[in-house]
Amino acid sequence: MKDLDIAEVARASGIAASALRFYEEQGLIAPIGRHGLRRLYDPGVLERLRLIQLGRAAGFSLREIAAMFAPDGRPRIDRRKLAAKADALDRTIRELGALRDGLRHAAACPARDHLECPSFRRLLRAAALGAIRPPAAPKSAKKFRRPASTKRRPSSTGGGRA
Amino acid sequence: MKDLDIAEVARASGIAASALRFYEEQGLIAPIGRHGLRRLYDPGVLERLRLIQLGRAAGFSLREIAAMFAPDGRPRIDRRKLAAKADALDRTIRELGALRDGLRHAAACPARDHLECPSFRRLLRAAALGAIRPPAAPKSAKKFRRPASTKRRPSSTGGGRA
DNA sequence: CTGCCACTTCAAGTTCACTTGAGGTCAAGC
DNA sequence: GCTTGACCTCAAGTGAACTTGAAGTGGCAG
Repeated sequence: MKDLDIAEVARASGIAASALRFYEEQGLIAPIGRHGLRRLYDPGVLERLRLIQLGRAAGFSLREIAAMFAPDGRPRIDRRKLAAKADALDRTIRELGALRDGLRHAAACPARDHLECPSFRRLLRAAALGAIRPPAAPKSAKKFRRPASTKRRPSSTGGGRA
Repeated sequence: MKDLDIAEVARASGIAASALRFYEEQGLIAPIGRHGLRRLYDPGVLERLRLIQLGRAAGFSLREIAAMFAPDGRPRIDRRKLAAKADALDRTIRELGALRDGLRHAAACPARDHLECPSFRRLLRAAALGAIRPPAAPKSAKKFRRPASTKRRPSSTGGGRA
Protein backbone atom coordinates (compact mmCIF):
# COMPACT_ATOMS: atom_id res chain seq x y z
CA MET A 1 0.00 0.00 0.00
CA LYS A 2 1.09 3.54 -0.34
CA ASP A 3 2.43 5.46 2.54
CA LEU A 4 0.16 7.82 4.39
CA ASP A 5 0.61 11.40 5.35
CA ILE A 6 -0.32 12.54 8.81
CA ALA A 7 -3.74 13.79 7.80
CA GLU A 8 -4.58 10.42 6.30
CA VAL A 9 -3.47 8.63 9.41
CA ALA A 10 -5.50 11.03 11.50
CA ARG A 11 -8.55 10.43 9.40
CA ALA A 12 -8.14 6.68 9.35
CA SER A 13 -7.38 6.32 13.03
CA GLY A 14 -9.61 9.01 14.39
CA ILE A 15 -6.64 10.44 16.24
CA ALA A 16 -5.79 14.13 15.84
CA ALA A 17 -2.61 14.97 13.96
CA SER A 18 -1.37 16.87 16.98
CA ALA A 19 -1.85 13.75 19.05
CA LEU A 20 0.06 11.71 16.48
CA ARG A 21 3.00 14.09 16.75
CA PHE A 22 2.72 13.89 20.48
CA TYR A 23 2.76 10.11 20.34
CA GLU A 24 5.86 10.29 18.22
CA GLU A 25 7.50 12.55 20.77
CA GLN A 26 6.65 9.97 23.38
CA GLY A 27 8.16 7.22 21.33
CA LEU A 28 4.93 5.44 20.61
CA ILE A 29 4.98 5.69 16.87
CA ALA A 30 7.39 6.85 14.20
CA PRO A 31 7.07 7.82 10.56
CA ILE A 32 9.03 5.72 8.09
CA GLY A 33 10.37 8.82 6.49
CA ARG A 34 9.65 12.30 5.29
CA HIS A 35 8.63 13.92 2.09
CA GLY A 36 10.17 17.30 2.46
CA LEU A 37 9.10 18.19 5.96
CA ARG A 38 6.10 15.97 5.94
CA ARG A 39 5.93 12.74 7.79
CA LEU A 40 5.23 9.62 5.84
CA TYR A 41 3.68 6.70 7.66
CA ASP A 42 3.57 3.05 6.85
CA PRO A 43 -0.04 1.85 6.86
CA GLY A 44 0.96 -0.54 9.60
CA VAL A 45 0.96 2.39 11.97
CA LEU A 46 -2.81 2.10 12.01
CA GLU A 47 -2.61 -1.26 13.70
CA ARG A 48 -0.16 0.11 16.17
CA LEU A 49 -2.49 2.97 16.89
CA ARG A 50 -5.33 0.58 17.50
CA LEU A 51 -3.19 -1.20 20.01
CA ILE A 52 -2.42 2.11 21.65
CA GLN A 53 -6.06 3.08 21.86
CA LEU A 54 -6.86 -0.27 23.29
CA GLY A 55 -4.17 0.05 25.88
CA ARG A 56 -5.46 3.47 26.85
CA ALA A 57 -8.95 2.10 27.20
CA ALA A 58 -7.59 -0.57 29.46
CA GLY A 59 -6.10 2.06 31.71
CA PHE A 60 -2.47 1.91 30.66
CA SER A 61 -0.58 5.16 30.54
CA LEU A 62 1.21 6.13 27.37
CA ARG A 63 4.41 5.45 29.20
CA GLU A 64 3.35 1.94 30.02
CA ILE A 65 2.21 1.35 26.49
CA ALA A 66 5.50 2.64 25.15
CA ALA A 67 7.24 0.23 27.47
CA MET A 68 5.40 -2.77 26.14
CA PHE A 69 6.04 -1.74 22.58
CA ALA A 70 9.75 -1.40 22.58
CA PRO A 71 11.44 1.60 21.04
CA ASP A 72 12.26 -0.11 17.80
CA GLY A 73 8.79 -0.97 16.76
CA ARG A 74 7.57 -4.46 17.32
CA PRO A 75 5.73 -5.29 20.48
CA ARG A 76 8.47 -6.85 22.50
CA ILE A 77 6.43 -7.52 25.48
CA ASP A 78 7.32 -8.80 28.86
CA ARG A 79 5.18 -11.90 29.12
CA ARG A 80 5.09 -11.84 32.88
CA LYS A 81 3.90 -8.28 32.93
CA LEU A 82 1.41 -9.05 30.22
CA ALA A 83 -0.08 -11.87 32.20
CA ALA A 84 -0.22 -9.67 35.28
CA LYS A 85 -1.94 -6.95 33.32
CA ALA A 86 -4.40 -9.45 31.97
CA ASP A 87 -5.22 -10.50 35.50
CA ALA A 88 -5.63 -6.92 36.59
CA LEU A 89 -7.84 -6.30 33.61
CA ASP A 90 -9.89 -9.30 34.56
CA ARG A 91 -10.53 -7.86 37.98
CA THR A 92 -11.46 -4.54 36.51
CA ILE A 93 -13.81 -6.24 34.12
CA ARG A 94 -15.54 -8.09 36.89
CA GLU A 95 -15.92 -4.89 38.87
CA LEU A 96 -17.25 -3.03 35.90
CA GLY A 97 -19.63 -5.88 35.28
CA ALA A 98 -20.96 -5.49 38.80
CA LEU A 99 -21.23 -1.78 38.29
CA ARG A 100 -23.08 -2.28 35.03
CA ASP A 101 -25.52 -4.60 36.75
CA GLY A 102 -25.89 -2.06 39.48
CA LEU A 103 -26.66 0.66 36.98
CA ARG A 104 -29.17 -1.48 35.18
CA HIS A 105 -30.79 -2.36 38.43
CA ALA A 106 -30.94 1.26 39.46
CA ALA A 107 -32.51 2.11 36.14
CA ALA A 108 -35.23 -0.46 36.71
CA CYS A 109 -35.67 -0.60 40.46
CA PRO A 110 -38.71 1.22 41.75
CA ALA A 111 -37.12 2.07 45.07
CA ARG A 112 -36.84 5.80 45.48
CA ASP A 113 -33.52 5.64 47.15
CA HIS A 114 -31.20 3.08 45.65
CA LEU A 115 -29.09 2.90 48.70
CA GLU A 116 -32.07 1.47 50.49
CA CYS A 117 -32.47 -1.33 48.00
CA PRO A 118 -30.76 -4.46 49.30
CA SER A 119 -29.88 -5.77 45.89
CA PHE A 120 -28.26 -2.49 44.90
CA ARG A 121 -26.26 -2.48 48.08
CA ARG A 122 -25.16 -6.01 47.47
CA LEU A 123 -23.93 -5.12 44.00
CA LEU A 124 -22.20 -2.10 45.36
CA ARG A 125 -20.46 -4.12 47.98
CA ALA A 126 -19.41 -6.77 45.50
CA ALA A 127 -18.12 -4.25 43.04
CA ALA A 128 -16.12 -2.39 45.60
CA LEU A 129 -14.14 -5.37 46.73
CA GLY A 130 -11.07 -4.84 44.64
CA ALA A 131 -9.14 -1.65 45.02
CA ILE A 132 -10.09 0.11 41.89
CA ARG A 133 -7.67 1.88 39.68
CA PRO A 134 -9.50 4.65 38.02
CA PRO A 135 -8.74 5.27 34.41
CA ALA A 136 -7.48 8.51 33.05
CA ALA A 137 -9.64 11.31 31.89
CA PRO A 138 -9.40 12.60 28.40
CA LYS A 139 -9.55 16.30 28.12
CA SER A 140 -12.19 17.14 25.75
CA ALA A 141 -12.01 16.05 22.32
CA LYS A 142 -11.41 18.26 19.64
CA LYS A 143 -11.42 15.87 16.83
CA PHE A 144 -9.29 16.74 13.96
CA ARG A 145 -11.81 18.70 12.12
CA ARG A 146 -14.52 16.48 10.94
CA PRO A 147 -17.84 18.21 10.48
CA ALA A 148 -20.29 16.08 12.35
CA SER A 149 -20.46 13.45 15.01
CA THR A 150 -17.62 12.31 17.18
CA LYS A 151 -19.15 13.34 20.37
CA ARG A 152 -16.19 13.27 22.60
CA ARG A 153 -16.98 13.58 26.16
CA PRO A 154 -14.26 13.08 28.58
CA SER A 155 -14.81 10.41 31.02
CA SER A 156 -12.90 10.63 34.16
CA THR A 157 -9.60 10.31 35.70
CA GLY A 158 -8.86 9.25 39.00
CA GLY A 159 -6.60 9.30 41.74
CA GLY A 160 -6.18 5.84 42.77
CA ARG A 161 -5.27 5.25 46.23
CA ALA A 162 -4.03 2.40 48.18
CA MET B 1 -22.54 4.40 64.81
CA LYS B 2 -20.48 7.34 65.82
CA ASP B 3 -19.55 10.01 63.40
CA LEU B 4 -16.17 9.95 61.80
CA ASP B 5 -13.56 12.59 61.45
CA ILE B 6 -11.82 13.13 58.17
CA ALA B 7 -8.82 11.00 59.05
CA GLU B 8 -11.05 8.07 59.90
CA VAL B 9 -12.93 8.41 56.66
CA ALA B 10 -9.65 8.59 54.82
CA ARG B 11 -8.39 5.49 56.50
CA ALA B 12 -11.59 3.57 56.01
CA SER B 13 -12.08 4.58 52.41
CA GLY B 14 -8.48 4.64 51.31
CA ILE B 15 -9.03 8.14 49.97
CA ALA B 16 -6.71 10.94 51.03
CA ALA B 17 -8.12 13.62 53.30
CA SER B 18 -7.14 16.23 50.74
CA ALA B 19 -9.17 14.34 48.16
CA LEU B 20 -12.13 14.21 50.52
CA ARG B 21 -12.01 17.97 50.91
CA PHE B 22 -11.72 18.25 47.17
CA TYR B 23 -14.76 16.00 46.73
CA GLU B 24 -16.65 18.20 49.12
CA GLU B 25 -15.67 21.26 47.12
CA GLN B 26 -17.01 19.49 44.07
CA GLY B 27 -20.26 18.71 45.76
CA LEU B 28 -19.74 14.97 45.89
CA ILE B 29 -19.85 14.55 49.62
CA ALA B 30 -20.59 16.68 52.64
CA PRO B 31 -19.93 16.40 56.34
CA ILE B 32 -22.96 16.29 58.58
CA GLY B 33 -21.46 18.92 60.77
CA ARG B 34 -18.37 20.19 62.45
CA HIS B 35 -16.74 19.80 65.77
CA GLY B 36 -14.99 23.07 66.09
CA LEU B 37 -13.36 23.40 62.71
CA ARG B 38 -13.26 19.71 62.11
CA ARG B 39 -15.56 17.98 59.74
CA LEU B 40 -17.73 15.22 61.08
CA TYR B 41 -18.96 12.60 58.70
CA ASP B 42 -21.83 10.21 58.89
CA PRO B 43 -20.56 6.65 58.40
CA GLY B 44 -22.85 6.48 55.37
CA VAL B 45 -20.36 8.62 53.54
CA LEU B 46 -18.27 5.49 53.12
CA GLU B 47 -20.90 3.92 50.93
CA ARG B 48 -21.15 7.07 48.96
CA LEU B 49 -17.41 7.07 48.49
CA ARG B 50 -17.50 3.49 47.27
CA LEU B 51 -20.04 4.54 44.71
CA ILE B 52 -17.79 7.40 43.67
CA GLN B 53 -14.77 5.15 43.32
CA LEU B 54 -16.79 2.74 41.31
CA GLY B 55 -18.04 5.46 39.04
CA ARG B 56 -14.51 6.70 38.53
CA ALA B 57 -13.38 3.19 37.67
CA ALA B 58 -16.16 3.00 35.15
CA GLY B 59 -14.89 6.09 33.46
CA PHE B 60 -17.27 8.70 34.81
CA SER B 61 -15.89 12.11 35.58
CA LEU B 62 -16.45 13.57 39.02
CA ARG B 63 -18.82 16.00 37.40
CA GLU B 64 -20.88 13.20 35.95
CA ILE B 65 -20.90 11.38 39.23
CA ALA B 66 -21.99 14.52 41.02
CA ALA B 67 -24.79 14.83 38.51
CA MET B 68 -26.12 11.38 39.19
CA PHE B 69 -25.96 11.91 42.91
CA ALA B 70 -27.97 15.03 43.29
CA PRO B 71 -26.76 17.93 45.39
CA ASP B 72 -28.89 17.03 48.36
CA GLY B 73 -27.52 13.60 48.96
CA ARG B 74 -29.48 10.67 47.74
CA PRO B 75 -28.75 9.24 44.33
CA ARG B 76 -31.49 10.79 42.30
CA ILE B 77 -30.54 9.27 39.09
CA ASP B 78 -31.83 9.74 35.63
CA ARG B 79 -32.90 6.23 34.71
CA ARG B 80 -32.49 6.82 30.99
CA LYS B 81 -28.97 8.02 31.44
CA LEU B 82 -28.25 5.17 33.76
CA ALA B 83 -29.37 2.64 31.22
CA ALA B 84 -27.32 4.36 28.54
CA LYS B 85 -24.29 4.31 30.79
CA ALA B 86 -24.85 0.65 31.47
CA ASP B 87 -24.87 0.00 27.75
CA ALA B 88 -21.71 1.98 27.26
CA LEU B 89 -20.12 0.10 30.11
CA ASP B 90 -21.15 -3.11 28.49
CA ARG B 91 -19.33 -2.19 25.31
CA THR B 92 -16.27 -1.18 27.25
CA ILE B 93 -16.37 -4.44 29.13
CA ARG B 94 -16.50 -6.43 25.94
CA GLU B 95 -13.58 -4.50 24.51
CA LEU B 96 -11.58 -4.93 27.64
CA GLY B 97 -12.40 -8.60 27.55
CA ALA B 98 -10.99 -8.82 24.06
CA LEU B 99 -7.94 -6.92 25.17
CA ARG B 100 -7.49 -9.22 28.14
CA ASP B 101 -7.67 -12.22 25.84
CA GLY B 102 -5.20 -10.55 23.56
CA LEU B 103 -2.82 -9.96 26.43
CA ARG B 104 -3.12 -13.51 27.63
CA HIS B 105 -2.52 -14.75 24.16
CA ALA B 106 0.50 -12.53 23.75
CA ALA B 107 1.84 -13.81 27.03
CA ALA B 108 1.54 -17.38 25.83
CA CYS B 109 2.01 -17.20 22.09
CA PRO B 110 5.41 -18.33 20.89
CA ALA B 111 5.41 -16.01 17.90
CA ARG B 112 8.20 -13.47 18.18
CA ASP B 113 6.16 -10.68 16.73
CA HIS B 114 2.61 -10.67 17.97
CA LEU B 115 1.42 -8.58 15.11
CA GLU B 116 2.27 -11.49 12.87
CA CYS B 117 0.11 -13.87 14.80
CA PRO B 118 -3.27 -14.20 13.14
CA SER B 119 -5.12 -14.85 16.33
CA PHE B 120 -3.62 -11.80 17.98
CA ARG B 121 -4.58 -9.69 15.01
CA ARG B 122 -8.07 -11.04 15.10
CA LEU B 123 -8.42 -10.14 18.76
CA LEU B 124 -7.02 -6.74 18.07
CA ARG B 125 -9.46 -6.15 15.31
CA ALA B 126 -12.37 -7.34 17.37
CA ALA B 127 -11.41 -5.21 20.31
CA ALA B 128 -10.97 -2.11 18.22
CA LEU B 129 -14.44 -2.22 16.80
CA GLY B 130 -16.11 0.15 19.17
CA ALA B 131 -14.78 3.62 19.46
CA ILE B 132 -13.02 3.37 22.72
CA ARG B 133 -13.35 5.86 25.45
CA PRO B 134 -10.18 5.93 27.36
CA PRO B 135 -10.46 6.22 31.06
CA ALA B 136 -8.86 8.92 33.04
CA ALA B 137 -5.46 8.69 34.48
CA PRO B 138 -4.96 8.69 38.16
CA LYS B 139 -2.17 10.83 39.23
CA SER B 140 -0.20 8.74 41.54
CA ALA B 141 -1.54 7.22 44.54
CA LYS B 142 -0.37 8.69 47.56
CA LYS B 143 -2.22 6.86 50.19
CA PHE B 144 -3.25 9.06 52.99
CA ARG B 145 -0.09 9.84 54.81
CA ARG B 146 1.94 6.92 55.51
CA PRO B 147 5.46 7.71 56.65
CA ALA B 148 7.63 6.19 54.02
CA SER B 149 7.33 5.46 50.40
CA THR B 150 4.71 7.16 48.33
CA LYS B 151 6.68 7.05 45.21
CA ARG B 152 4.24 8.72 43.12
CA ARG B 153 4.11 7.28 39.70
CA PRO B 154 1.23 8.32 37.64
CA SER B 155 -0.43 5.77 35.56
CA SER B 156 -2.27 7.11 32.64
CA THR B 157 -4.87 9.36 31.44
CA GLY B 158 -6.25 9.54 28.11
CA GLY B 159 -7.45 11.73 25.44
CA GLY B 160 -10.11 10.04 23.63
CA ARG B 161 -10.92 10.77 20.17
CA ALA B 162 -13.61 9.80 17.80
C1' DC C 1 -3.25 27.52 81.41
C1' DT C 2 -0.07 25.83 77.99
C1' DG C 3 1.30 23.45 74.22
C1' DC C 4 0.72 20.08 70.84
C1' DC C 5 -0.80 18.74 66.64
C1' DA C 6 -4.51 17.14 63.87
C1' DC C 7 -7.29 19.67 61.55
C1' DT C 8 -8.50 24.01 58.85
C1' DT C 9 -8.30 27.34 54.54
C1' DC C 10 -6.46 29.01 50.31
C1' DA C 11 -3.37 29.46 46.64
C1' DA C 12 -0.30 27.38 43.92
C1' DG C 13 1.83 23.28 42.05
C1' DT C 14 1.79 18.63 39.65
C1' DT C 15 0.79 14.99 36.20
C1' DC C 16 -1.14 13.34 32.02
C1' DA C 17 -2.45 13.73 27.55
C1' DC C 18 -3.10 16.56 24.50
C1' DT C 19 -4.39 21.24 22.05
C1' DT C 20 -3.45 25.82 20.58
C1' DG C 21 -0.89 29.53 18.66
C1' DA C 22 2.79 31.85 16.51
C1' DG C 23 5.86 31.76 13.07
C1' DG C 24 8.16 28.98 9.40
C1' DT C 25 8.86 25.66 5.25
C1' DC C 26 8.15 23.75 0.91
C1' DA C 27 5.63 20.72 -2.76
C1' DA C 28 2.44 21.59 -5.99
C1' DG C 29 -0.83 24.05 -8.82
C1' DC C 30 -1.60 28.06 -11.68
C1' DG D 1 7.98 32.03 -10.53
C1' DC D 2 4.67 32.98 -7.23
C1' DT D 3 1.10 31.81 -4.21
C1' DT D 4 -1.25 28.69 -1.42
C1' DG D 5 -1.91 26.02 2.33
C1' DA D 6 -1.05 21.66 4.44
C1' DC D 7 2.39 20.40 7.23
C1' DC D 8 6.32 21.71 10.23
C1' DT D 9 8.48 23.15 15.14
C1' DC D 10 8.36 24.77 19.66
C1' DA D 11 6.45 26.90 23.59
C1' DA D 12 2.72 27.62 26.19
C1' DG D 13 -1.98 26.59 27.53
C1' DT D 14 -5.88 23.42 29.04
C1' DG D 15 -8.71 20.43 32.01
C1' DA D 16 -9.19 16.89 35.31
C1' DA D 17 -8.15 15.43 39.70
C1' DC D 18 -5.73 15.97 43.18
C1' DT D 19 -1.43 17.26 46.21
C1' DT D 20 1.47 20.43 48.56
C1' DG D 21 2.77 24.29 51.32
C1' DA D 22 2.17 28.08 54.24
C1' DA D 23 -0.23 30.01 57.80
C1' DG D 24 -3.90 29.61 61.14
C1' DT D 25 -7.31 27.36 64.69
C1' DG D 26 -8.83 24.99 68.54
C1' DG D 27 -9.85 20.53 71.26
C1' DC D 28 -7.72 18.17 74.64
C1' DA D 29 -3.86 16.06 77.52
C1' DG D 30 -1.07 17.41 81.08
